Amino acid sequence: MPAAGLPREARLRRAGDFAALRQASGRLGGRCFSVRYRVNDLGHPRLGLAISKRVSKRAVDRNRIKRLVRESFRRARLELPPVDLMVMAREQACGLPGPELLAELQLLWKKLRSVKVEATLKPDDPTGTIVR
RNA sequence: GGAGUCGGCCGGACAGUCGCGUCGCGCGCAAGCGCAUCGAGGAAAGUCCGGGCUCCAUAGGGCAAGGUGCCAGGUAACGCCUGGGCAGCGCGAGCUGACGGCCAGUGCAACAGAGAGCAGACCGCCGAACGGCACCCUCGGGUGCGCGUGGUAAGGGUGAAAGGGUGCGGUAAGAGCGCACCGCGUGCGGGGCUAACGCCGCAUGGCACGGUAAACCCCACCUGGAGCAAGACCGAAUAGGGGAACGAUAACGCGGCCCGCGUUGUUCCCGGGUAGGUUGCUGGAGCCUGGCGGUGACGCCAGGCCGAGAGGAAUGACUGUCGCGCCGCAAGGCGUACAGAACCCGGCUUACAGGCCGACUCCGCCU
RNA sequence: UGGGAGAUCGUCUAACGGUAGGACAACGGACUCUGACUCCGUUUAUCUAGGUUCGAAUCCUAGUCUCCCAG
Repeated sequence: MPAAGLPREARLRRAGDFAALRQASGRLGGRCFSVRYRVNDLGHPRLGLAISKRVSKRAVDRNRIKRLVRESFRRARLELPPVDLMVMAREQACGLPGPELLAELQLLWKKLRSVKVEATLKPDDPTGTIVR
């Protein structure tokens, strides 16, 4: 059984990576989250989180959201295209129970996959890589 | 049985699957893999105080600025804690209190009120003293009026606050004017942890010394500044700096020209330092148990233990069983607080479902 | 994470410890055939809870919220 682990390489860890995502990337929106994505050349997806204090003032709530997103990403990781992701939470995500948030994330991963398929068909798409 | 006060403690438990971080061991050139270990709190929070630690500054002392403020003790230190005093609240157990000094100085008190600071007389009360008017008379004076100069602060009234209280005497009316008691001030002695205090005793003073210092201020004591994004080490790419050697006597600029000076070349060396990395980073004023000293905070001694260390930031997700609370006849359903470490400690403050233990107080009933 | 400021009508702002004032806005009225302008009037506030004081927007303490700085 292939372990759906979440090693450190699957995380965004540089300020530069986040800045690049802010500069040139595609975006997707949900009710509680918005995602920015950008193709990388590592062969696997990487996750970054941005949960601001606007979402909730309490650190407990913010940590809970982060952990839920990580858990969902961990499970979906092997089926995702090789992109850098930044998941940002909205204020509405604060009060919702865990299963609902997980369901919405599932939906987002699904969308991401289909968008990525389109992008591979058109290499000149602006959401594509400009690494080189 | 009911109501309440104080102190201390817990704040879900167990099992399974997947996942994450740290430490250790083994394998591997390495990337990594495998096995094991540990992995949020009583407030981790607010950042309101106090320390450790690090860097910078610094002879000593004073000033300024800020803080603290009954007394004694505890402590590394504190604005914290303990004990005591005083004041207020409560039937009580107890609780609360920035609680030094307005006889060093300066200021403030709107409105009301006669008067608000070494006070004052509006309504009153009085008619003793001086004057006035009226009457009587034995011509010395007497009586009356309350008109003027006055006396007074009992009573009324204003105000947050009006210069001891009650009673008796006293008086024209009154007043510590005198006296008794109470209160207050001062001094001495005793008590009290050499204290705060004013508990006791004695002597003495007729008696304010009004309020406000979380008003300026005075007195006593304390404080150098920044903060782990402190600080230390390693250190690319690119750009730039310093030095040496070589080469050229070349080109350009300064200069009328030569010498000279500056820039341009190659090689080598050097330090500063950005991204980034490593470290600081968790064994400590530590925890548990027992003994001893102390009213207590706390201290001393002995034995045992190691209990998070991330870095775009781990401690999560799902499932089952059992607790606990609420709803329901039942099956069952719903809920299970406040809240998440970021250098580390000591406090304070604030948030918190529910529950446990101990000590004590008041009321009712029974024996 | 650390450091530092502030909070007054719906909005922008004043106020030695002594009745919280002004402008804009809102509402009502007057003027007008109607509207605008103008004039008159009315309503509305000291972030919260304690304390000091006779008296607190002001002084003190605690809390809540907002903003700024340090990468």
